[in-house]
Amino acid sequence: MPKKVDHDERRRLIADALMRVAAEQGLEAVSLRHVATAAGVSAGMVQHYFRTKDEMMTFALSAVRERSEARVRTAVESLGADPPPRQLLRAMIAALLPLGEAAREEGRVALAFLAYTAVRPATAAELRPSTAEFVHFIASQLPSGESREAAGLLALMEGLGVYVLGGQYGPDQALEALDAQLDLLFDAGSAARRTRPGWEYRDGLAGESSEALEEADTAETV
Amino acid sequence: MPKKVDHDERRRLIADALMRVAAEQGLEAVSLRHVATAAGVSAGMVQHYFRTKDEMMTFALSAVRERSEARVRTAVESLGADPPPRQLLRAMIAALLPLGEAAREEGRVALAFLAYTAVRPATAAELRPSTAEFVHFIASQLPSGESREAAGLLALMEGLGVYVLGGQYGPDQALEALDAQLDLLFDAGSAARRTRPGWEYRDGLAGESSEALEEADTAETV
DNA sequence: ACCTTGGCAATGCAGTCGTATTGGGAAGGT
DNA sequence: ACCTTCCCAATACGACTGCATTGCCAAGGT
Repeated sequence: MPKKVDHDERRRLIADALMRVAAEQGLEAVSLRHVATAAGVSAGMVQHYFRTKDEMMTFALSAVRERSEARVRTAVESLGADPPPRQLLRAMIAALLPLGEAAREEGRVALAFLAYTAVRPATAAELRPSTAEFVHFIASQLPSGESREAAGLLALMEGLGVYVLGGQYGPDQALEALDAQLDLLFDAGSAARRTRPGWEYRDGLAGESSEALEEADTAETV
Repeated sequence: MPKKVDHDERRRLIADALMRVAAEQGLEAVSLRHVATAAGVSAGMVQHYFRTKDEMMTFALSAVRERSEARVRTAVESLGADPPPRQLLRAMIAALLPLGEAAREEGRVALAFLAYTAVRPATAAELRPSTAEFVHFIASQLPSGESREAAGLLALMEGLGVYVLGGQYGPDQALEALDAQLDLLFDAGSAARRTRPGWEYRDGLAGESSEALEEADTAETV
């Protein structure tokens, strides 16, 4: 064997560059040569590690998903053992929202891939089971245990992410909407708390945890 | 004046073809020549009505938005005067979900444009005020009147649309999640209804209105 | 010392892209 | 009848695309 090069490390390096290009200019701007220059390597090297562009795209797609999972995992681990369901869900969902700048970039890439897979049903089918698992898990954490509510919460997260990326919602608005939803799901019986005049929700967790998330995000970038 | 040709009609014809191409193969496959052949015209004619590709894209984007608004408008008009808020919101949101095949195609295009505008902040900024208006309107229809809940409902709709397009949720599941959310927003005080043992939600509106929407959708296609 | 093998750069190729340019034909105004 | 003005098709151009091919270099195995 001649040289020793970590194959997967190179592929991740290239996928990183791809995500940078996609985050700035969209997936349409992703070409072998663009990615190569963004990665600081030659176009031939990209071809060496990905025999076809499609192979590169598929790898990058899975890389995006792995990043999201890692993001959730670290968010959950920072909660300690056996966190209350509401805090757990909030942390997981907030970790998936594009709140910081780094998460925003990843979100743009994820959104691009969302449209990408929408016209490639075969690729989209692979992501399906993990969504179903997630819905099931969310349902297990809800007081009602209903998967309809879990599916709704997950959809709300996705929509918040989309709107934050589009600039329609600010990060704080997204967190407020999330907390309002968790209020509905966890305190539906006692409506008094939400309707008590003069009560302001933002005195609660929303503000401070927004900043905390921002910190975590930038820390990750460094 | 030589010939008489309805300028805007031609542009809509071309935009229609563009949407067909984008729905089947994504926005990346949208080129002047592809759109031209899909529209059954020459590439030169496309250039005649859109001096640049960007102009064509911008026009198509606004055409997509107009279709969505029209979809909502007809759905609302079919409700008669002064409908109950819950029915009104349900009809509007259901009209925006990609439940039928035609709406699905339009949804794919809308999703593609979502990713498209995500890397073109200037274009995205134009869509912002209408979203804010929509949130405000939704809030006015909610019992709580809270815009946080309205923003959440709108985000839930967007997320449901994305997941239906991706095949993660079926149309019926999306409607169930929507109705569950409306339950939360409109009946939060009386949790008894949702927790009464043996009660099955699907006996309600969800099933039959799914079919009704499908009919309306195919009817529009014809 | 030779030779195989993997890492990598460079080049070539056929095709497509967006756009500019050209030109002909058809329809009115004068 | 001429001429202007618009509709539209065709073509040319340079840039770029994904991919295949080629060749050099370095690092082990034998």
